[in-house]
Amino acid sequence: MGIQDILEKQVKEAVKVLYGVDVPSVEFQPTRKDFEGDITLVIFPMLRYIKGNPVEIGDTIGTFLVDKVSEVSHFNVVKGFLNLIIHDTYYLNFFKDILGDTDYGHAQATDSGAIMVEYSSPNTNKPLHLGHIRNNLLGYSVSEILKAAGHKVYKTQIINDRGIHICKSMVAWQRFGEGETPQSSGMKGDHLVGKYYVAFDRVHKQQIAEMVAAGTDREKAGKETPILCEAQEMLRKWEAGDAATVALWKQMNGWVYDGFNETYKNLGVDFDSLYYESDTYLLGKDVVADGLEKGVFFKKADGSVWIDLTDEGLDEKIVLRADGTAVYMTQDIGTAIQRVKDHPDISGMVYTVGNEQDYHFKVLFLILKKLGYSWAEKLYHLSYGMVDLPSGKMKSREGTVVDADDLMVEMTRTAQGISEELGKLDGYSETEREELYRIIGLGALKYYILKVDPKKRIMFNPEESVDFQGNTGPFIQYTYARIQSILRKAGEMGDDKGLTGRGDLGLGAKEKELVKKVMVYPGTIRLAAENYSPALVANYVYDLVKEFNSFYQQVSILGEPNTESRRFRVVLSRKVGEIIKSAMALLGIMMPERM
RNA sequence: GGCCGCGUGGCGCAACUGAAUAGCGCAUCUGAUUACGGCUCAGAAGGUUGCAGGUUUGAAUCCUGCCGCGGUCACCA
Repeated sequence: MGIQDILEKQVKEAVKVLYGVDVPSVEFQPTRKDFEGDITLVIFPMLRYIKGNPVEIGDTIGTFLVDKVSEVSHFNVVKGFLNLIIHDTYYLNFFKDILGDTDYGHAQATDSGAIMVEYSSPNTNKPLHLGHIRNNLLGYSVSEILKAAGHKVYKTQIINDRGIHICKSMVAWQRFGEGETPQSSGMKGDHLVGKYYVAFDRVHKQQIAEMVAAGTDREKAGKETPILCEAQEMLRKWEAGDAATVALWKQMNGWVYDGFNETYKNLGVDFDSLYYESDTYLLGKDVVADGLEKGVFFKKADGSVWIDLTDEGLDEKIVLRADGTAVYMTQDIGTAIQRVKDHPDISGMVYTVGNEQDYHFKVLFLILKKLGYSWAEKLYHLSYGMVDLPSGKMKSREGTVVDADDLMVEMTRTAQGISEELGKLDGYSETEREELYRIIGLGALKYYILKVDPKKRIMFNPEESVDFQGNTGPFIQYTYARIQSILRKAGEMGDDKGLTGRGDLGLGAKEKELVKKVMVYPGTIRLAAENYSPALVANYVYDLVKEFNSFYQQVSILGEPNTESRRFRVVLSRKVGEIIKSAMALLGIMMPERM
């Protein structure tokens, strides 16, 4: 039971005994640095139930608490704030309790059902770019946070592997590829296919120009170029199951998947299961038929099926075309239901998709609710803002995208440059160094993106790239590495064995602040999970690290003459290091032993 | 135009979802360290939280109206 729970109970008791009323809730906050105290009871909300002067009420309750609650040492009242000072022994006991808990901060697994998290979900005709990186990092991190909060998680993605856009790459490769493969060209598969997608676009534009010059209307030309007709013909063949077309499609998609997998591996993300649009694009039609019968949907004169959401302040939305074919929404309805069929323990789903689809998901969730699925209440659109460049939006056609693979390499090289200046890597082999540069470079990138609230837009400047000082990944990694350095030395001194006594010594101011930060780690994870927000974890680690650096600067750890005191500081440092590593792992960021 | 999101020192971000004098980093200025890793620490300066009202004992936070930026209003995905 945390100190706040204890106090909440006691404050309610105090109010009942002293004033004869029940207060439904009690509000606490950490005491601000400018005042003495550990935790503060805010009196103001109680004035609703207790008439009187807040200062007097604070005094009365404070006296009661000191008397009744052994953890409370003394108090002071400032305006409507009752600042409570907690005994050092409470913190020391708490710290001893959690010291051996290697899983500290993680909640016990609950059986409240699994959550499926969808993220990444790329097209198979273009390599991944910076926008996907934000998506992947968010999806992966939220998955890890949900796990840490005690949920079972399935990570998945839907791969957009069919449609006219895929056929464009196929046509271009057939026409101009001359049998080029990733092996023959030495190109990553996704980049190779992307190259032909771009080639298609170029030829298409050229043909439009030719047709316009020959007198065709521009708009008409855009829809009827020979190469586009060829792609459309290929799509028809694909849908008809033409063997040669399907074989080519499989081959080229295979290249892309190999390329994607390499990127995912480098980025450090993974998936438990995959859904392919080629398998799911026909799903959902029967559900629509079903919903039509139930009266959730209605049919228009031309035979198309719609849902009327005007009562909800939204519009009418189509769910099935007049010719009976599925639209995007149809598929998403079907896919959601399919996922629950595949994983019957699912109780909720998270969709990591950019905020340009806010409306789509609002409608999707509403439809699933109206169809009566119990899990529809627990669907969440993890919506995030675009990543912009100084030059504006990323546009693949204008070649202004930041390629994911290139960016990771750049970040690694930047980290190398900085590391080499510092030169703390004696005895590291070439491969060890390379791995370290990756850890630092990717750590910088990931932290930079994840520390920002998901719904905000991010401006990414590739030139200035990412800072390595201040509130950054490498700053945290550096602190971690320094702790490890202390622990190595402490090990030689035999001081990392654990606590001996310490009970009588009390806690130094910096030690106490540090323990208090350690204390709120589990609550931070819970909050981050509730809000689907890695940023909360990032901010927490940063706070913890700053507190540690302040402690580190203020007191001597290994130089402390008193054995018990020294050991306590070593063990405290070790625990802080463990938490840094654990929390950063929730962001998908690794910690180096040295750097 | 309708709907959705965002607007916080020069720049980049926080603020436990309504509480104390709005925090932090970068940049600027000043200082600390014979010590465990100086990618550290302490301090200074910098704000009418886009504007105007309203609710409240109390508003960056909630409500209304403007202004600005972005997104979205496809039988595309």
